[in-house]
Amino acid sequence: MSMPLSVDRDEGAPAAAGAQEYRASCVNCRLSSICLPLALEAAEIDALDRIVQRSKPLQKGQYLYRESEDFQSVFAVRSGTLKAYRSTDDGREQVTGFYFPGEILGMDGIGNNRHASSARALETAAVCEIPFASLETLSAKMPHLQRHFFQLMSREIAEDQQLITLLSKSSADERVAALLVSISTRNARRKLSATRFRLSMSRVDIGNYLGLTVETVSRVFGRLQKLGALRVDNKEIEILNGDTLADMADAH
Amino acid sequence: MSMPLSVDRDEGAPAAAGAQEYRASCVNCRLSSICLPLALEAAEIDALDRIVQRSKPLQKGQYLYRESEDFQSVFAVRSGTLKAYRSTDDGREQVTGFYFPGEILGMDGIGNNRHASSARALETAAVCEIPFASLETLSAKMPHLQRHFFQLMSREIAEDQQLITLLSKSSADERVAALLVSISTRNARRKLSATRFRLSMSRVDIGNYLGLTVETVSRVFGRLQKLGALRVDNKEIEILNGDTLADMADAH
DNA sequence: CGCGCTTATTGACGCAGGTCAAGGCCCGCC
DNA sequence: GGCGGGCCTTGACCTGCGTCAATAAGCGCG
Repeated sequence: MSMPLSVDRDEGAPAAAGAQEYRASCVNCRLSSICLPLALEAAEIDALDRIVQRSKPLQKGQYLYRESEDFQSVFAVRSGTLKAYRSTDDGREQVTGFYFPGEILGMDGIGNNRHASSARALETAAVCEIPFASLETLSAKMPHLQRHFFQLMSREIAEDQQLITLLSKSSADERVAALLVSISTRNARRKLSATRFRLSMSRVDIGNYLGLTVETVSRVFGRLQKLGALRVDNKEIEILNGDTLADMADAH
Repeated sequence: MSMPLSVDRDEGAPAAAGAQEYRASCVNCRLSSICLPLALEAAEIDALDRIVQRSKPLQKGQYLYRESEDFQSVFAVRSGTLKAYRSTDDGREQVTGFYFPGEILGMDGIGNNRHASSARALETAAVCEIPFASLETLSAKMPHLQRHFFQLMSREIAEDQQLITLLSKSSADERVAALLVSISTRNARRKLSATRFRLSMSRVDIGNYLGLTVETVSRVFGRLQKLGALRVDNKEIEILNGDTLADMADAH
């Protein structure tokens, strides 16, 4: 019997949203300050708004796009969480990222006009679809937007490099600590609690992302808890000692 | 006593280049078909040419840029090889990529206006410097260029994801095989031999890139040789059975 | 040509994390 | 509320690769 430590709710929707909430616009989206509109002026946001398509939410497990499908759009998360992953030739999967509200996914498909990974919802999730052709046209006209999109892609590269370093050089404990710190930081950015949250992904997904087995992830959670850095109750996480965790995360 | 299996030479320079060869232009660069000018029209290449800066070659070990320095430009390799790497807080390094002629590096610095990695020459190497501010301005005017640069960044993301998968899911043998296949493919793109080449990077760099120790890399080379897939003579590599190698590389 | 340094190979050994197996918990569904 | 299936945890064992160490091979330099 466990009290939830935190409650998940939709983000990015106007407070008074009803059944048609997904028709909302960037202008009154709570996430505009951390999402694509960041650094745009009112008139520019308007133009962006006109190309963004909102559709009804994805159910848990539903695909947003699949590897090697034609690439048409990138997507911004409005609520919920998604995972992106690629399948290796022998049928195994590698989770390449988790995406939270305000974050953009699908950019790996631009290079070859087909998606380099698949994306599916880890829980009910709403996304904004941004047709890439329109984004390109708009970018050519709006330097801020072009710049911002270059930056987003560049950051994705830098983040992937961090994951590469993690996978290549860190112990199981360090990897898990790093993921928790990352989630915590991203929560803070969205003005949510940095110390208490619910993991939307399974242990399998975590292990897959971090290059570990489920069993190891489970054991690490146990260890971190014994150290007093963490309180784990199934998917509910409470960070008790952020410093310890941060130290582990980037020792190496 | 070893006969070199292949000879390294400058690429990307006009055939009759002299001491001032680095003043050459994109127009008569041998690499234009695989480098930034790809997909540009003559007039556009001209415009690009005007913002590209060529300087004297880097010596082996010399830095092109350093992590956390101000970001100003991206770079195209004209000849030689470079490695990019980031240092972790505890002083260890992670090689994030090797860059061959015609390839672009430095894009990970765009996101935060400072380089996210360091880059240094593995041998004498010449690069073209492309000031990013100018590239942005030009991109807004030339849709082909904007598109191409988006694609280049996207491919860098996709390649990083491949490395992530490799590090997370593959054995030492598979990792080394994958690197050799990658180098072979990139050689072919540049119309060099896909089966015989000289590794410009040390075993340490290879191991670092692949998340392995030098000793393991050395042993893998031994194993692959015993399998008859490879002939290794120090840095000279001859691929004897590309299929075996390719199978290993993407089994998993 | 020989000296010293860096780089590569090879062997013996240990350990972090994978594998296999068993059991408990959570949650949706009838 | 009870049943079934997925998810999570825990334990015992095994193995691929890291670590340590010794030697050899390449290479710049005087």
